[in-house]
Amino acid sequence: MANHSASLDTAFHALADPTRRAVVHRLVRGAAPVKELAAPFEMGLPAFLKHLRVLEESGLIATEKRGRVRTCRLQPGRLTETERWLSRQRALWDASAERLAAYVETQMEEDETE
Amino acid sequence: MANHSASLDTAFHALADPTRRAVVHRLVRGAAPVKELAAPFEMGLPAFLKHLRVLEESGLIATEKRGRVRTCRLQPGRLTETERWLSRQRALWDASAERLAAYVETQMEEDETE
DNA sequence: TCTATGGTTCACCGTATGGCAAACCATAGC
DNA sequence: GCTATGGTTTGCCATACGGTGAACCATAGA
Repeated sequence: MANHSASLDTAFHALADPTRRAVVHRLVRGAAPVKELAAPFEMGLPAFLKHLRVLEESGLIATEKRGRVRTCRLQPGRLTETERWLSRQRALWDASAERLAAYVETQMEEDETE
Repeated sequence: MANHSASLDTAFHALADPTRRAVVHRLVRGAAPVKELAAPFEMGLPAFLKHLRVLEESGLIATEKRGRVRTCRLQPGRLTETERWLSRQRALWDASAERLAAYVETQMEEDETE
């Protein structure tokens, strides 16, 4: 399992901030320019641009500048990559829990035959 | 959508570190004492304990001390909570992509009738 | 060409993070 | 009781993070 993965590092880090999660949540509905994305937040543009940079460097979003407006769009690959790591852990957990349940059952049967 | 969620903040933050992800990955196979968890890593115990603290405060793991050994076990709830946020985003993305596809198709039909 | 708009850069600040070494505490086992 | 073991606390350090204000750049539109 690739626990030591730079892309997971940056993706999880990017998602650890409510502002950035909100941006992702907005972008799943489609691309948007920086100003529109920044509108709902109290902070200044420089701070907001830093968040966008973090998202872009994590590969969660891609941006393109046409004229003077920069358009941001979601890059769903990274989202599914992190989702897959999580679901894999849960799958392992479930398998392990099943093993545990099976073991407990075995023990109970042995108790019966005592 | 709860983008502004302290538990998502701390969970994602906790998972943004390869050491902590490795600990989670180990704990899906079952509970383990601190020393065993720390063994694979180069860092000293104090540093490692900080990681455990982050994991515990995020709710991803729970720990209990019996005698002089502290046992750590996974708390799968938080894992599924973060997984659910991600899958929700992807679901919205898919829906939006489908809408886009439907729209494109509509446009093509309109082109045909021109 | 002038102006407003949308972004960008820069310098700075306080706090959080991730690591260390060293000293310390508490219990298991002889 | 002594010692080894497993864990904890404390103080320190360098770097990263999230924000600010001010100055700046480049293009769209009158």
